[in-house]
Amino acid sequence: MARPREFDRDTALQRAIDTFAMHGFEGTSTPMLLDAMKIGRQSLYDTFGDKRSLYLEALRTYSNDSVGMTLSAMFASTSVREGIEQALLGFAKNATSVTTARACLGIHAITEFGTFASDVKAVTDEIAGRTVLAFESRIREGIARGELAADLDAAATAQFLLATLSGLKIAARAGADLSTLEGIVGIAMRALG
Amino acid sequence: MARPREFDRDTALQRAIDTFAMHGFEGTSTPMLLDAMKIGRQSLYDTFGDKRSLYLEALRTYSNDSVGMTLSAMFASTSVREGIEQALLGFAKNATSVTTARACLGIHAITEFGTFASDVKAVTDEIAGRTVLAFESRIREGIARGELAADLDAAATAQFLLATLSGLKIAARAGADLSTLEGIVGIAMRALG
DNA sequence: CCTTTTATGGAATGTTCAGTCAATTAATGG
DNA sequence: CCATTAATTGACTGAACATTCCATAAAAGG
Repeated sequence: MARPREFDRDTALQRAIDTFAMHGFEGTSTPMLLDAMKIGRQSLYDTFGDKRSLYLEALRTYSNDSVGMTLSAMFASTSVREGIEQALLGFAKNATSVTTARACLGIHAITEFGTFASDVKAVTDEIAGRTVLAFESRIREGIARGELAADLDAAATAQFLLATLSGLKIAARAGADLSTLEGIVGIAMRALG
Repeated sequence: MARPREFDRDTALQRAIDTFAMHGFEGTSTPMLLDAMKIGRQSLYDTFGDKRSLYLEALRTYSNDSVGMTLSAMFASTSVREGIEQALLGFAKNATSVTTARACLGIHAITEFGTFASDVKAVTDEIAGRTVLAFESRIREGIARGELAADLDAAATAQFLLATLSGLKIAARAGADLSTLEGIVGIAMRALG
C-alpha cells in the first residue's frame, strides 16, 4: 500500500523504556528520546502519540515484561522457598547486571507520580496486585506443605516480599553491588521461617 | 543595619522540602517553589542560590532530620528488638500520616539521580551509611545479649533493614495504608530470628 | 508509470523554563 | 532626618520545552 516504517517499533519502544527508566518522565526531553530511539521527531508523534502516551506505553510494556520474569522465576521450582528466593535473586541480578545500573521504570513511576496520576497509578497498582497475588498463592502453598512456618500471615508476607523487591531496586539504584543484594535476600528469606 | 527579611528562612526551606519531595527536582519549577515557599523570585535566588543549591540544601536538611528521628527511635528502648521495630514503625507512621502521602525526598533523590550526580550521591550515601551503621551496632548488641539469633550476619541484616525502610516508603507512596505497613514491619521483624 | 498512501526531515509554533536586572521599599545607625 | 544597606517586586532575557505544519521522499497497487 504505502511506504513501510524504517525503524522497528519494539526496538524503539525498548529504547524509550531505558531512557524513561534512567531519567524519569519529567527528566526526559523529546530530543533525548529522539536521540535514544534513533527516530525522527515526526515518527515519534505519528507512531506513539505524544510524550505522555509513549511514557504510558513504555511503563505498561516494561511492567508486563518485568512481572512476567518475576512470576516465571517464582513458579519455576516446586520448592516454594526456592521459587521465592529465585524471584528475589532474579530481580537483584537484573537490577545490577543491566548496563550502568538502569533504574526500574515501575519504581521510578511510583516515586514520580505517587497516587496523583490515575493513569499511571492504574498500571502500578495492577502489577503490584498481580505480584502480591502470586506471592500469596505460593506462600499458602508453602504453609500447606509444611515448607513455611504455619503461623505466617500470607497476605502480610506477600506485601513484605513486594516491599523487599522495592527495597532491592532502590539499593541497586543507589549503587549496591550484587553481593550486598544477595545478602539482603538471604536475610529476607529468614522471615519466612 | 538594613531591612530585615520578611519571611522565615527555615519555614521557607521546609516548604521547599515538601515541594521537592512531592514532585522531584525535575518536576518542580521555580514558580512552583515561589508559590509554595511564599517568597518572591529574587528572595529565593538571594537567600538560597539557584534551584540546584536549594535542592541540595533541602535534601541535606530533610536527610539529617529524617535520620535523626530514625536513630532516636532505634535507641529509645533498651530492648534491641523493640528499638528496631520502633524505628521501622516510626518510619511507616510518618510516611502515611503526613498530609497527602508526602514522598521521602531521600528516596526520590535516589530514583531520580541514582549514582550519576556526585553531589546528590554524597548526601544519600552519607545518610544510608549512618543508618546502616546504627542498625549494625544495635544488631551486634542484640546478638551479644542473646536477644537476636546468634547466626545473624550483622552487616547483611543492617542492609536488609535499610532496604525494608526503602520498601516501606515506596509502598506508602503507592498508597498503602498504615495497617499494611505495620504488617510488613511485623514480617520483617521475623527475619531477626 | 503514475497515483495513492504513508514515512521522514526540517523549520516553525507558542509556552515555559531558570536566572538576571533595575526600580522601589523599608529598616537601622549616625 | 538623612545616608546606607538590604529585601522586595515586577519586568525581562535567551534557551529549552512539547507539539505541529509542510514539503519531500519512497514504497505499493492499478
